[in-house]
Amino acid sequence: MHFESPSKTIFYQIEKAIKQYRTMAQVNLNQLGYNVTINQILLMIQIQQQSDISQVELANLLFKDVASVTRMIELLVRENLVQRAENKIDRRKKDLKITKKGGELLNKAIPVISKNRATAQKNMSEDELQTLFKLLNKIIINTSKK
Amino acid sequence: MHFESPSKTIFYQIEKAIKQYRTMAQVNLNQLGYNVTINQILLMIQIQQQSDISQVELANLLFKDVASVTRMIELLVRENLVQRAENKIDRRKKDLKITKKGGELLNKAIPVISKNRATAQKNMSEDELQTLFKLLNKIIINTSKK
DNA sequence: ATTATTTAGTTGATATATCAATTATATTTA
DNA sequence: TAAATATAATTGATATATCAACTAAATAAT
Repeated sequence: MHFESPSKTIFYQIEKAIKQYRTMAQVNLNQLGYNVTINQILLMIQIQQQSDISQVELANLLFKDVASVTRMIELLVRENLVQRAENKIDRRKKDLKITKKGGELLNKAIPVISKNRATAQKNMSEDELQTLFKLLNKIIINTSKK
Repeated sequence: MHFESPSKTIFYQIEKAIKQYRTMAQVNLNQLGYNVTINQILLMIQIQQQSDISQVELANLLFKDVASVTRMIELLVRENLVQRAENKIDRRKKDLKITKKGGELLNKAIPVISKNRATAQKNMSEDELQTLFKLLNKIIINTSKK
């Protein structure tokens, strides 16, 4: 059976695209001078958008392990960007809340992320974006566990 | 300025596709019973294909930091899958070689990887693959540092 | 030829990824 | 209701990611 060198496959191309996007996004974020990662910002955005979200749901949304989420939140709490408290109704759960400082950071970071997206999508039509979305979806369907 | 929720963007879709592919690939690889990661296999494949490759080149190829490569190779050496020796001509460099045990592992792992790729690309035509490749390339170009 | 700069690789510190085990609580089942 | 099971989150162990500092050797500049 023929074996294509990894660097010539579509998966390599996907990795390269997302890797470069992440790097570019991080570089631009760093210019805010906040010492925060893109992933931390994305985590905070989810908390802000849905204040009653659980850490399990956060992990699924961000394609991370719950253990990673626990530790990421720990850091954000330590830096006073997120507040964590016990949920009164289900005491296994934690209530997460963006602090004032966290909110100010998000206000600055979100425009940067918007700009990053625009940069990465430059010269791509709506049609092309939709095609890309659909083709990636095929891979997602093909690789989803049944 | 309008801000799209992260999970609705093309970048989220890319992350999801590659993440699921990696997970599926790792699960299938694990069935060989070897306790080795996809990334380790990809690293070994590069070494096998180009025996005089440097660790810097490996890092670039695999989108990793040279420090990560150093430690990955350390592990592979510890498990007797890769051999590392000083390069006689340029003594800063290391000569990397797949061991007999490593070769046997690759012989088993490569068909698995081929199968993973086929699974992930199921129902995708050559045209579609090419389109996907080109669209991703736009992002790669847009996000490459000048 | 000596000095300065660049390059290849390693190491340290800290954060994140992954898996397994554990704790505490909630829910389901007998 | 008591016991069994499931769920949310944490913790431990180990590997990997990232950045900075460092060592050793090669190459370029003076």
